[in-house]
Amino acid sequence: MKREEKIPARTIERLAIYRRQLLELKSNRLSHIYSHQLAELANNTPAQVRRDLMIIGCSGGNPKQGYGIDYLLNSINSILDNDKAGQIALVGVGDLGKAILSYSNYQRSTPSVAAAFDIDEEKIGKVIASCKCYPLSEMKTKVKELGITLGIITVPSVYAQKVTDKLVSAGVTGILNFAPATLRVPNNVFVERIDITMEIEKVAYFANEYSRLGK
Amino acid sequence: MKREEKIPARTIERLAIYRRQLLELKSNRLSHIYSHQLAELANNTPAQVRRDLMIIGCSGGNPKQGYGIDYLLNSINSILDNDKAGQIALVGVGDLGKAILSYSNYQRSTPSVAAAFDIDEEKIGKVIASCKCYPLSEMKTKVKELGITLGIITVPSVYAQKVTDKLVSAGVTGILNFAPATLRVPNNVFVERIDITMEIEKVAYFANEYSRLGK
DNA sequence: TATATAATGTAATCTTATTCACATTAAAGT
DNA sequence: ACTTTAATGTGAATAAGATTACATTATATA
Repeated sequence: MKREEKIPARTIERLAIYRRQLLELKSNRLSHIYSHQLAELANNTPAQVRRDLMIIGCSGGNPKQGYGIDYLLNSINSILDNDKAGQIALVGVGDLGKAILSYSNYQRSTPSVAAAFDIDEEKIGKVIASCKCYPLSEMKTKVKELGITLGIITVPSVYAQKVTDKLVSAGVTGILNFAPATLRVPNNVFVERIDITMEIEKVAYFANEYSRLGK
Repeated sequence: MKREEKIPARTIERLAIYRRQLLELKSNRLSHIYSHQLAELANNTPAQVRRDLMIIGCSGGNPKQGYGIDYLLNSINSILDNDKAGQIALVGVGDLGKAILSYSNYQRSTPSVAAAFDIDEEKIGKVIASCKCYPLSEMKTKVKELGITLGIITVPSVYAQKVTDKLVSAGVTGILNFAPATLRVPNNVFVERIDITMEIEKVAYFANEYSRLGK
């Protein structure tokens, strides 16, 4: 693939969303789409869609039919699905962990969760959404064995750093962290944090703001 | 409260994070903190912390002791905890719903989830994390009765719009949506979307990018 | 009381992200 | 073949967000 110019984070996020929408359209046998339609589906503007496509070097649209859906999918895949993307390890098989297992492994999505880990004896050996649960002690070997490069942390905050260290020393280079904790990692490791409590507080704030000032 | 200048979204997010850290510090009997320490805890920079505090009109710091923790907490509370913040309705008591119930209702947090809703007969009447589950048909009455103004959607995407419409017509003005779907709402309603699949794809992309280019 | 020190508070700058605006263009209709 | 039409593709303008840089300042120490 072309050596791109460094794609903005926001664009990457939107590409993932466009892709899902496009796959759905494709399964409905549609072949073309306009920027304003995709914008509608992704809840943004036509100009934003066109700019994102421009950024990834996608200029196969035409004024009378829009963009070919297959063409867009190929372009987006070539950006998002990097060659040697590894599998995912999920640590912490509580309610949240189970939710992620059962809905990341049923959606069409590379990468997928290849192994789950927990300390609870009860859970070890169980299979949830076709993903087996191992004890933490086996992390290093399983990560190697299954070609895992990413981790999802769904353990209570107190354990989050310990789990992070284990993942990193096993060779993981990307982490999605659901624990409300700031993780220390070497700076070749990418961490994304999802803080649900914070999101709730944010919604509370802006819901109020909207009704005060009418958006 | 002071009529603020309109606070940037990113600042609101960080305030929620600062607050959690500060509460923890307070519970450890600390009384003061420097911007660089808070930055460390929140994984950002001292300048960012000071700017955020400036934005909310917080200038009670002093060069020799930093900021009083109680003072910061009061200031942040006065921004985030708006007077008449309502309670939350959670719709969809699957794994994800249960996860949110049990960890949003054990953390100290206004607002909290006051009612859960589901279509599954099995679940109706059950109490999860001290929150009772009702049928969708009772949404309107419960929302009024319990002073609910916010909704969390954890149903499969196909039902997300239907649930949204019900919430909105019951009077909800802020929604946190976990379904990978774009919701249509009147424009006095604030919607925040958390798209876990997208986040995974993002981590995959940037983990790769980091190891290619060393951050 | 004066001095040294290390943080604060903020204006100015730089960077990233979004929107505007319009010349260009591909097909459908005349 | 020509005209019309409604999107595309993109430079330029604007807005939003983060960082820099430094004058100011509260206390500890001499």
